[in-house]
Amino acid sequence: MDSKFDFRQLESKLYQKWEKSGAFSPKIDKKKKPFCIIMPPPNAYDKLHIGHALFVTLEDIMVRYHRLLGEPTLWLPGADHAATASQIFFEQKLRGEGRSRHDLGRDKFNAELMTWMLEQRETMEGQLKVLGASCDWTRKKFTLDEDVSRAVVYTFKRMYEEGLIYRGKRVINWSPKSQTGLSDLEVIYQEVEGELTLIKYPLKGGGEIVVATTRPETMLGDTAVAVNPKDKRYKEMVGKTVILPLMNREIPVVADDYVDMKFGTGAVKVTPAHDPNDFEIGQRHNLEQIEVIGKDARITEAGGKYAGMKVTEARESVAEDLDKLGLLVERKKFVHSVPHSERTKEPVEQLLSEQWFVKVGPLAKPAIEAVKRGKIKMLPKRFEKIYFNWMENIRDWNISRQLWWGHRIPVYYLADDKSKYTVAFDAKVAEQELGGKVVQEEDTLDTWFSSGLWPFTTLGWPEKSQDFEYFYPTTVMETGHEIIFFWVARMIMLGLYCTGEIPFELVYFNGIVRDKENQKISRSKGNVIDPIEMVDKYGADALRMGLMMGTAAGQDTHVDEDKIRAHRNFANKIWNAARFISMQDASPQAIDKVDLTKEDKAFIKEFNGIVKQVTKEMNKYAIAQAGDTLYQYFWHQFCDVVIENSKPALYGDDDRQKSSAVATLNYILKNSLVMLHPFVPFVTEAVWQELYEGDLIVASWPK
RNA sequence: GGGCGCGUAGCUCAGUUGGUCAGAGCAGUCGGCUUACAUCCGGAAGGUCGGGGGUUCGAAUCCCUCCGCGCCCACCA
Repeated sequence: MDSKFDFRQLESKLYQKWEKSGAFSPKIDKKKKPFCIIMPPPNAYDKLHIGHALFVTLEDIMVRYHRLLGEPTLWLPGADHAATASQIFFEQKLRGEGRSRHDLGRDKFNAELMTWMLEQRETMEGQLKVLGASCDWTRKKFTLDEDVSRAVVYTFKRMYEEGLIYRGKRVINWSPKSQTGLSDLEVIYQEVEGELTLIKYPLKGGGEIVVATTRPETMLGDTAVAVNPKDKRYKEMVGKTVILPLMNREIPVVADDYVDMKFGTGAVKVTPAHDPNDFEIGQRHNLEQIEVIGKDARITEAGGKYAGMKVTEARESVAEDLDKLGLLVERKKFVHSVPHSERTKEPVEQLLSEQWFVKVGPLAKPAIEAVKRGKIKMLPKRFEKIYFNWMENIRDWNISRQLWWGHRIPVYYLADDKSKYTVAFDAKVAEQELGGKVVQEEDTLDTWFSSGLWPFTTLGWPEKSQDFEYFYPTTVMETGHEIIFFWVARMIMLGLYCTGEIPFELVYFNGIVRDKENQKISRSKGNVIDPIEMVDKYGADALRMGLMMGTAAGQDTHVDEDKIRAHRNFANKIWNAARFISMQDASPQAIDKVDLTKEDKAFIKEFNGIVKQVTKEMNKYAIAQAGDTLYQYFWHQFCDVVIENSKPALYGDDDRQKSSAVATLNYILKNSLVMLHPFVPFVTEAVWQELYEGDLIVASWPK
């Protein structure tokens, strides 16, 4: 053995050996309870970043631990088609080549994107291997695989038939830049210094009513003014008619509880086509919906002389015109929060659109119950509160995306009469059902719809496959807390709905990886640490330890190169301890076959205590704690004390002492390697191959 | 507006149900190329555990309050 652990030479060889040996693929044994993690699929086209490296490390530790316990262990890897991000990215790529998706058309665009994405996926998968991920590549899945897509259609169809999916015209969030609707979760609110404009609306027959708005241009689409029914100031005006300035439209004054008497003037202009709350007021009072803002964020024909203006231009123009008419009471600075697209960062428009929705209420109830009754646990527990808070106030979920890339909504319309439609697996079936030529819905599904089915579509559901029967419900879902609503909540709802069972027993939330200065790692900040570069420099074991140490479920964590380097030293320490022990000529015997010295007995007793402690910590998913226990013990007790203490015996002539020492050192080393293996799989396996029989990856956890 | 979390050595953080809990890594300091490892070994230094109050025989650990940070959800014109 060399005096240094040569990770560059050994890591990739060991990985290949593991993969070839079949150690990653579990054998189904009905007598044993399996352990299963479905990997949160990284974007197929994305290079792995440091956050991926953290989750891979944590999951791999869990998986290797359970494999060593002898449980049939499945870690199923996957790749995500990441609808919105991919389409935006690929369109940009095309633009760079002087092309656009419209040149290609839908089918060709998707075909090219698919080819490119499958290529990229190999890079991503190669990086998972570099990190040591012991996942079962024979079972890998892609979110656009044919069987997965079929399961998506199957689910959509069933939900539609049971009234859980409906089509409706609602005010939705619209991203003008990417030309698609967004779910509420894809919208972030940003504080913006704007203006609050007070406008006089003249009453027919004399008088006036003053309304306040941050968006004067939407008045073009006003179809009412609303006041609170309890508001004495306006009691007389309810039921009267207002002349909408600039448009000269007669609109009613209605009374509605939604209006807050204490805010502004207590009177609200109502624009049912461009505000979700106004939409609901409109429903209650039967108001007309006039769409004055188009999908291009410009004023429509319905906006009269303002047609064609950008909303921002119209805002000024309307205010000016009102001022000329003497109807502008005041414009004052006003800080308010404005909805923006999370992805493109531009302000979103709220406008009326026909979309497909999931009726979430009936799905949420059992999903709340499952967590309340402890069938699904979350780590840390505080996320259960966050989950309840959201689930109890959940609103219907817009699942239509106006994108080409993704699962196309399986709805077919009769070409001659689009009011007739059906949900079907393909056009032929739909044609038979509707008795005529059909066209498919243009929209695709929100990525999170298919992602919500991931824990079981990956296992072959809805077919009654062996994997599904055996591994489902899965054991652990390990993911980031930032997607608890996007993903975790949806998997629980859809899992219970589709399979009648929980999708997983435990949700383990990892934290966000930050840099030394506690900043989020992001490309724009230029503080990215490339995990693959770190592996190159210090080895995968060092990166894994550096990332994992000091983390706790739900807690953000820090990385810096120093920390990684420190653990490269640890990997080397393991290597050298083993090297020292391998240099002793006596052939090791089992500890129960040797007359142990009193001291060695004490060392073994102490070590058995460590085994108990680490096992307990691992079972609690206190992973970093277990890692720390092992680190401290191995370095500062085993190396600094036990080994040092053995030297006089090893170099002396007393055979009894010598064999006692050799047996003790080997016993502790061997079992330490097993326990350390989930954390630092490469160096431990490399050592094992030097000293012992078989493969460490399938050894047995000490008792 | 509602909810959640954090504040422990210079830095990054561990401290599970209150009693070897005052710790680790890195940085730093002093001394060592000792035949497993200088990617190492040994020694010393370093914190009134954010402030204040309370419960207790005893609190970094439980309760209250204040200060300072951060996150999530909803969105009020």
